[in-house]
Amino acid sequence: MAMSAPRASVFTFESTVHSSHVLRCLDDQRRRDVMCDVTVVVEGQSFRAHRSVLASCSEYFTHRISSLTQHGAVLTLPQEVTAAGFEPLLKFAYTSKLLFGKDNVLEIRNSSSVLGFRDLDEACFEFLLPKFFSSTKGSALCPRKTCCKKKRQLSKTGSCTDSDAVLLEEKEVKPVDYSPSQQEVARPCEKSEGSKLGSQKSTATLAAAAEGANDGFMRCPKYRKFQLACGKGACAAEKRLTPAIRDECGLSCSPCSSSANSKNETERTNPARLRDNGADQRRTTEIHEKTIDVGSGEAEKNTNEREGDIMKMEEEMEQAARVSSRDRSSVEAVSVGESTRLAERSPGLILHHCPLRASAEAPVITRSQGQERFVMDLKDDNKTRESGGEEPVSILQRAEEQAETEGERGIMDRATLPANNTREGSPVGSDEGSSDPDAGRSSNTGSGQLQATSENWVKLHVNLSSSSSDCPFLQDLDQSKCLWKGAGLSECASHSGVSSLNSGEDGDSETETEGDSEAYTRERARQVQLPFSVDCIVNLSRNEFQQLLKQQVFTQEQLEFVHDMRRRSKNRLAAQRCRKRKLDCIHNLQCEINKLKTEREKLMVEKSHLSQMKVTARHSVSVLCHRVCSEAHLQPEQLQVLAKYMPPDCPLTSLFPHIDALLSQSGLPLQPPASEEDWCRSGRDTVTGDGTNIHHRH
DNA sequence: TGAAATTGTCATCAG
DNA sequence: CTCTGATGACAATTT
Repeated sequence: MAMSAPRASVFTFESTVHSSHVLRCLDDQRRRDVMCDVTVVVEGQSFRAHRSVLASCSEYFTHRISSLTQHGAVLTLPQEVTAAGFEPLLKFAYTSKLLFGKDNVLEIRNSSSVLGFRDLDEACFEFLLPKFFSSTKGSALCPRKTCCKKKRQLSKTGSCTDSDAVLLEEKEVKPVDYSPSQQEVARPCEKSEGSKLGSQKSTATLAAAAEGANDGFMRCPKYRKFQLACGKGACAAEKRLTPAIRDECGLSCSPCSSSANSKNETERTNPARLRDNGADQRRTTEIHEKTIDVGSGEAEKNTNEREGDIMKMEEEMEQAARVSSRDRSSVEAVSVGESTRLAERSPGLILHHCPLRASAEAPVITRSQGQERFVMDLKDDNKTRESGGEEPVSILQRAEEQAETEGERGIMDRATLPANNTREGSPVGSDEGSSDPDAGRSSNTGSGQLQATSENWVKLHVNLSSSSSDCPFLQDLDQSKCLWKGAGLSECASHSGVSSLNSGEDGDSETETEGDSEAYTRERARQVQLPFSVDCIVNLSRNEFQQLLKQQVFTQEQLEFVHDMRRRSKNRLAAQRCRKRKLDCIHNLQCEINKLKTEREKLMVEKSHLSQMKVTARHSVSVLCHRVCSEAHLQPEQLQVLAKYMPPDCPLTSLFPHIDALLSQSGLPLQPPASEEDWCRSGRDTVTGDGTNIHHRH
């Protein structure tokens, strides 16, 4: 076994935590006022920060700060920016997290628009605000959807009032003019959607403002596929959301609904995965409580509302438990502790639903230090895992775990992708678009991940199987009744884009955007109800896959589908790798070209320098020759020899214009000047000590 | 509206 | 012979 010749390889290590670590450090520095080099004054209130951070997040700061030179500069923000609006933005700049409540979201949004906070306007507010506020209108309302509406040029002044109407009007504050792009801040266009109810219903409810928005939405060239699919009866919202949303809309979010309905703020649900098919199911709701002034008038004003929200939240949680208990074998009743209530009462909640290890204890509510972080562990039974042990299960589990890992990574990746990556996500979710309630979807298990891929900021992962009626983010899902009945499809099917292939109709796909083969695949996928997900199939090794095939009884159709799907999935990944390699290769070649160009520049400079020296040297030689010729009274023979060693660019004739005549009188021919090469060689000879010629001349 | 970019799929080849 | 990965080519879609 001959070893191949050693090759120099270049490896790249990319840390996934580095950036967050850096950001955390910066935030820490900011809070300790370490290395802060700018003071931002808002409404008389001062905020210390780092210029680079601010400039990295905001167009406004980019332009303002670039003109600041002195250290410790003070920046006074325009009056449109309020302290209440700016502070969360500042924190967002340092943490990537925006905490807001219904009472201050518009202020924040205003400030964000004025300051040109990247990623927020379009990514967050346009997506979130309509949902956020529409939820207060009652869950019966068809949720509205936002869409890029750059074409709309609405008036942009003042701050929005806290009313839905205003929201719908989408008043926008034009960023201070420094960035043309920002002046075209995309604004949400309201797209009513409610599954099959379609736009009619919503438009009726939402009034003219929404209608205009609808137009904008439908005109939006982007995500046309989604829109088309919407027309087929699916909720457009999901269309726009990432696959993850659509993929798992079978669930709903309970707690988040209450948080949204109440003055609570954002919800963010971590990707939690609920396993079907006996896989263990874990649910956790983390509630980040924000310190609030409950005694404020605002708080009191909303007391009733919150109470209702809390009640609803509890109901929904219990419902979630019930749902999951239906799905799985047994689930303990979920009780919400008083501390949780406290947390829930707080406005500005951030709800995380994240997977937790299944716990045997009753729901646990923990409180972590510092951040008033409540964790409710909604325990699910873990029967299957405990009883698991059969080979097929282990294979599937392994595959699903892998799929989960990759799926989650993929989800996160997608979440950070720019809007143009909807396509990648599209396969995942998909289905909501379908008006066909039978469009097979797994997941009464209720694992849901709501994501706004197109808005790379918003990442909502919902994993509770409760009603989503009050969740501003999941209303659409709920209303579209995206209860995937994917006959026994395992949950991991809902974790990756690929999985959607066998989950029936893909949201995207229904838009007929895919080719016939894809339609065929979908059709097949619906027909072929596999007991496991596509991810499982794709992620299994060859042996495991074959083992699985042996252990399970498949129809011919299923077998064909499985093989076909595995082949295409793998090929798709291979194509992606291949393209990436190509790009890397191109990049490397470009680097190489740049390197060579630099090298060439260096050589050119050196050449120029040498040429200069050469000219100088020749000049010196010519001067010397001239002196010798004029003072030594050389004989014609000597002149002839000398001519031979004169440089080509300085022939002897240039020193002795009459040398021709002189030599011809002596009957001697004029030796032509040596070629440059010869001359150089002769020069070297001379230098090396061959001075005979010189002596001879003398 | 057309060009460019992106992505999935198929066919083919090599290991 | 089968499976898998790589890759060119093509088509559909998005930007």
